[in-house]
Amino acid sequence: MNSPGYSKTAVKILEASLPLFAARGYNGVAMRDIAQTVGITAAALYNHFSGKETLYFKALEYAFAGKVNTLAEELEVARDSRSRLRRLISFWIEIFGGDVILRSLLQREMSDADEQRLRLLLDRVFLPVYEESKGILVELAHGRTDEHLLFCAILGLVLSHFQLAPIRRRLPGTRVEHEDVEGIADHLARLLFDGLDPDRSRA
Amino acid sequence: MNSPGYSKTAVKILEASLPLFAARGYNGVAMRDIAQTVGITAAALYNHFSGKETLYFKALEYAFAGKVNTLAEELEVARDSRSRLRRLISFWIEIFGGDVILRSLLQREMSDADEQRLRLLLDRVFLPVYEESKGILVELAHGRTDEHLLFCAILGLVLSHFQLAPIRRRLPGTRVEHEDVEGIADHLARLLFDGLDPDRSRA
DNA sequence: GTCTATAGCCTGATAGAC
DNA sequence: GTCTATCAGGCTATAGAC
Repeated sequence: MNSPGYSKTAVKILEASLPLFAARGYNGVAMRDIAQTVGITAAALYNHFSGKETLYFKALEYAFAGKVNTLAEELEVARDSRSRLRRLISFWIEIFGGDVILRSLLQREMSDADEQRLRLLLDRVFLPVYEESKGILVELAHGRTDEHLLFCAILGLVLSHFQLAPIRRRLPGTRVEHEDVEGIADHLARLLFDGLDPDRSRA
Repeated sequence: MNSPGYSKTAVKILEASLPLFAARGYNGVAMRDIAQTVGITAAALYNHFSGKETLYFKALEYAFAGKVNTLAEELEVARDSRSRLRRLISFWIEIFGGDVILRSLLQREMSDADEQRLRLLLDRVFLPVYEESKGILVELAHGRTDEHLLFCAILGLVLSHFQLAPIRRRLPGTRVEHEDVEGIADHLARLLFDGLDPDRSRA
């Protein structure tokens, strides 16, 4: 399912193209660049993919394949709603926090995706996770907000933490702990669950 | 201060280039495209800007100039910490929520900015706002988290709400209210201030 | 399946007339 | 300050030999 009938060279092409597209974007990468990374000429790429746009789409598909299989198991382990929230946050961090390439690709697609590529991201990642986490979201929303907005808020908090990194690291008060994914998961879970109201007792 | 000695044509060039750069990115826009929008030829652009990279930088500078002047007054009006949080969220929404161009430019810079352009964004926007809102952030953090992370979380929640819009609108449970900026500000303020803990009384 | 060669186009930038 | 004309280089993609 992951690589449906790709030849060895085709896989090498996909894997070579992904870091390039992630770092410099679609327009910033030439077919020559990809070919050079693989160790062939640009013309040879066309034996495996019909053109640049197809190659980009297949690379995106390849990158986002099979990233969502772990959520159900992760959520089963958690007992109370607080730790279920914490698991959901950890899940997003595992997908997008650790993988610079996946995160950059998503970020670029948020600006440039056409309908077809949006569908890909939705079907492969966001809709499955939405369905699997909906129960927890409803439980956490608890009638005060809706699960749709909460889903986006949680995802947004995780994504923006890494996305804002170039700015964050140049702001006063940076600490080494802010780069630790476990610490960030704790921070976000605490922030969302306990809130900021100072009239409440500290956890 | 806003346009330091730019000629009328130079301003027209800057203003014509911004929507293009925002929509298609640096590599996606040709000097000819900008010239055509202004109504001149590409060669004439070089009488006003020394090259494409300079034009892009000046356009960025022009777009982000004088966006941060309103914060101090806005925060003075608010009395309690809850409404100060709400004001801070509204401030970010005013800057980035209403202006697709500014938001797209920022989003692209988060992926592609070099050191010089990051400094521009920091000096013009993020450092001033950080300094002006630091007091409130410390008050809101209340010893449970640090103001640095809280600053990023609030900014990230606002940015990601708009940034994730193409995905959000294709997820189940979308409502028209989710496009209303006041409603979003309320939602985010409530989420951050009250938290998700179901054991607490509803506001 | 890979190569070399090249077509056909678009790109940023410059020269020089007006 | 704007124009026309043009250059030199990079781009995707194809043709055809091996």
